Amino acid sequence: MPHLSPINGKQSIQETEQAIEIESIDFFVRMMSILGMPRSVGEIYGLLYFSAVPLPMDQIVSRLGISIGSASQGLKTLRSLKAVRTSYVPGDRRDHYLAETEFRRLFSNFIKEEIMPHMESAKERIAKMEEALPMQDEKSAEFYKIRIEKLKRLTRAGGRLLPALAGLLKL
Amino acid sequence: MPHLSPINGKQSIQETEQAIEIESIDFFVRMMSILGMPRSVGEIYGLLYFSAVPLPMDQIVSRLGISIGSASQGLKTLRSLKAVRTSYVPGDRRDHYLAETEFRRLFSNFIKEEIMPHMESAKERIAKMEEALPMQDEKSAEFYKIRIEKLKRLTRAGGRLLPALAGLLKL
DNA sequence: TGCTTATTTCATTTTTTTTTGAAAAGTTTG
DNA sequence: CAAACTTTTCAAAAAAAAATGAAATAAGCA
Repeated sequence: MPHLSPINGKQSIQETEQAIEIESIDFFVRMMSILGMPRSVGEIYGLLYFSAVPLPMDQIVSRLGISIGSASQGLKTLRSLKAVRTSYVPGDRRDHYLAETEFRRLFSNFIKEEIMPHMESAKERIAKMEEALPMQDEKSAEFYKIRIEKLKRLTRAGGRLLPALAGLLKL
Repeated sequence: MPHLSPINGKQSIQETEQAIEIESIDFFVRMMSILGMPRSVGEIYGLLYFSAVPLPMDQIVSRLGISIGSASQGLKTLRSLKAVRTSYVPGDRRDHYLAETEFRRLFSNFIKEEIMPHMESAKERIAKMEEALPMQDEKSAEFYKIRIEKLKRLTRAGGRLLPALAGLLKL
C-alpha cells in the first residue's frame, strides 16, 4: 500500500502517471521484442509514448536506469525507423525526443527497412539454386524444379504483400 | 575446380544436389531467423525441404553436423508449427521426417501459435493502463486517454489483420 | 578559439540464447 | 521381458546478443 496516497484512497497524479509509464514500457518492450528489437529500444519508446513533453537523452537514461551508450544506440535505431524524432527546445542545447505515434507509418517503415532487404537477398539465393540446377533430364530434376518454383512464388508473394500490409492496417 | 567433374564440365548429380542443399539451408536459416527461430531449426527445415525422401533423425544429425539434442529440439519446434511431419517407413523403427511445403498453412500456423498469444497479453496490459487511469479531470488525463485509445485500435487491428493475413498469401 | 556540455563509438563485460553431451526414458523386437 | 535401438530431457558449455563505461568526437557558446 503506497504511503503517500490521499485519504480518499485514490492515487496521486504522479502515481497514476508512473503506473501507466510502467505498463507502457512493459507493453512496448514485448511488442518490440516480437519484432526482434532489443529491450532498451522498447523501453525508450515505451517511455516516450506516454510522455507529454519531449525528453532529452539524459532524462531517458536516468528514468530508465540504462547506460548512456544504450540510450544513444537505442535512439539511433528508433530514429532510423522514424519511431522518434527530435524537437527543438529553445535555450537548451540537448536534443529532445518525441515518440512518433502513427503506427501505420511506423509499421510501413519497419517492413521497408528491416524486412524487404531480406526478401531481396532471398531472391538472389534462389537464383543461385537455379544456376546450380543444370537441365540434365534426371527424374529428380523435376522435383527440384517444383520446389524452387514454390520458393519463387513465396518470395514474389512476400514482395508484393508485405509492402501493401501497412495499407491494410485500418486503425 | 572440383576434381570429379565429368569431361564435359557439367557437375555430377551429387554435386548439384549438394549445391542446392547448401543454398536451401542458407535460405531457410535466414528466413527462420527473421521469425526468431534458432539456426538449427532453419538448418533442419532447409535440409528436409529439398530432400526427395523422408529422413530419420540420425541422418539429419550427421548431414548437418549438429548434436542429437539440437536435432530433437529443432524437430519438436518444427512439429509444433506443423512444418514437418513424420512418415512411416516399413521395416524401420525410426521416425522419418518430411517437410511440409504449403507455406500458406505454415504461415497461418506461425501467426496463430507464435504471434496471437502476444496480442492477447497486450490487451491485458492495456486494460491495466485503463485501470490505473482514474477519471480525475486533469488536463493531462485527456492526453493519456488518447494514447491508450490508439493502443486499443492497434491491438484490435492486429487481432483482425494477422489471422487474415495467411488468406491474402496468394502463392 | 578554447571551454563546456552533449553525443557517439567501441572494446569489454554481462546477460541471454542456443548447442552440446550424456543420462534417463521410451520403443520395438526377438 | 530383456536387449538393442531411438528419442527426449536437461545441466553445463559455448556462442551470440545486448549493455556498459570510458575515451573520442562533435556541437554550442562565450
